[in-house]
Amino acid sequence: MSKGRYHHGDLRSALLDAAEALVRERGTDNWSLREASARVGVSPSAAYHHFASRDTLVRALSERTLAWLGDRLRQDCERAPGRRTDPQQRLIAIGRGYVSWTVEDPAVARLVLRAGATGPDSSIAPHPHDVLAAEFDRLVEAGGLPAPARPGAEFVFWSAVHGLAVLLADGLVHIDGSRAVELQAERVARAVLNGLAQEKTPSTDRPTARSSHTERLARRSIPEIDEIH
Amino acid sequence: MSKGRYHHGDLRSALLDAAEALVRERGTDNWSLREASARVGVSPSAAYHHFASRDTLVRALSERTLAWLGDRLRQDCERAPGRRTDPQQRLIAIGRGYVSWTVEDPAVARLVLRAGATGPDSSIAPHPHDVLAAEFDRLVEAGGLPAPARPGAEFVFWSAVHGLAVLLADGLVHIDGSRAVELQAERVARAVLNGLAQEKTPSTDRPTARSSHTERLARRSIPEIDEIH
DNA sequence: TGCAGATCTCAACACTGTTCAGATTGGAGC
DNA sequence: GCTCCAATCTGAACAGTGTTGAGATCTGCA
Repeated sequence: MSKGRYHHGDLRSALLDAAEALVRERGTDNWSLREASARVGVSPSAAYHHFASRDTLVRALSERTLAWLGDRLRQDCERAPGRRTDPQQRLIAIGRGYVSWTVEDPAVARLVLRAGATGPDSSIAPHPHDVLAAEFDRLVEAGGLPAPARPGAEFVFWSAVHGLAVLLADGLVHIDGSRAVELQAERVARAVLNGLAQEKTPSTDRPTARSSHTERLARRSIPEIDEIH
Repeated sequence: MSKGRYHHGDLRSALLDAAEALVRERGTDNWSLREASARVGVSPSAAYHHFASRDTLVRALSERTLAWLGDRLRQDCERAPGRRTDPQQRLIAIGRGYVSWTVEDPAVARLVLRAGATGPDSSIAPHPHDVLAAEFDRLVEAGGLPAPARPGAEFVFWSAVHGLAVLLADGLVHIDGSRAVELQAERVARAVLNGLAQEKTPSTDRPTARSSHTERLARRSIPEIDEIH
């Protein structure tokens, strides 16, 4: 911290911390760059040496949180019951963790999940989408999902879990008690996994979805610079 | 319209129209109350005789659009193939319609789906949630879903479809072409319906979800007034 | 020690949502 | 037809916002 100093030390992450706290206190949108700067004890314009705009700050916070979430989901996997033998249990644990996070920290979750496509220079690791995809590969290997159903299956699962998460975070749906939330997440996850397992659609009729994350990896060569100064 | 007049005629819905157009032109958040007022040819403060705040305007637009959506989904049902005999096709049509709407009109869809719980005095009809619930009742009647799986099944389906919708609207996932989007919506819908149909969970372990809409109906007696003037 | 270059401050810009006293109007009752 | 009231809209103002640019201050390297 070192108060009173002209140079702050690590203003960038201090601003991210302040913004994160403000989001929790005042709500997803009800805070200002100026407030965050003031809280850190710095002038508003100082922030612009670390972020090109308020929106850039939000995206940076979003990416930081997304990496944290990826890590958390991976841990949830490893703590799942029967995690060695039953890859379905691991996926259900991911679904439960994803949804639980949004009800534990709804304001931040809204911020993150609304931020849209992740920036081209973002190196989120581990990215939640990658964690999910890896678990689906594992599921196919273990025979829990027919190989023809594998392509794009992650997006079906993700849709279902993400949907419940944002319905709860946005207050469109309400469920009392964190245990009940977990049970609903499990119900959703199980329904989708069972439904995918008995899929009959010929894979030619199947559209290809791309997450903004994998898309970024695919065209890493294109340098979209938006550096500061 | 009647330009030049001091009294506008129907300023309220004119403001809603202007706001809706601005959302589409400039994006979900990138417009101001003042712009909408100016576009209608009225002073900024005039809007405050019809809406308590900018947020109230947004919610009103959201509710208007939600009612429109409910109507559209109902129509999608009636146009579904085999709509008389196969209630599953009707539900798939709802899912397709819901998702298609968000990719056709993403900025407005974001506004609506983020607006959160609908206000206490809102009379959205037909409400999308009611349309969905009715179709699930029909599905049980026709034997497409075991009765024990019925309670809360709508929320599982809604989660899945809503999830795909917002992933696309927020740009977290990308699918090329409207036909491919429809196919993905169908895949999600089918997976959930099939998964629900073979559910084995004892219904005692099932949490009860409540939409903000049904919740409002339940406690209609409590008058939360936020009138103007 | 001196001196870039990164880092931060200060003052200002245009714009925002919101309020409130007062001008303007349409319509109900005489 | 007229009067008068309530609904409607204007104009000016307030505090607060994101953002910019010129200049002060500090750090680390020569």
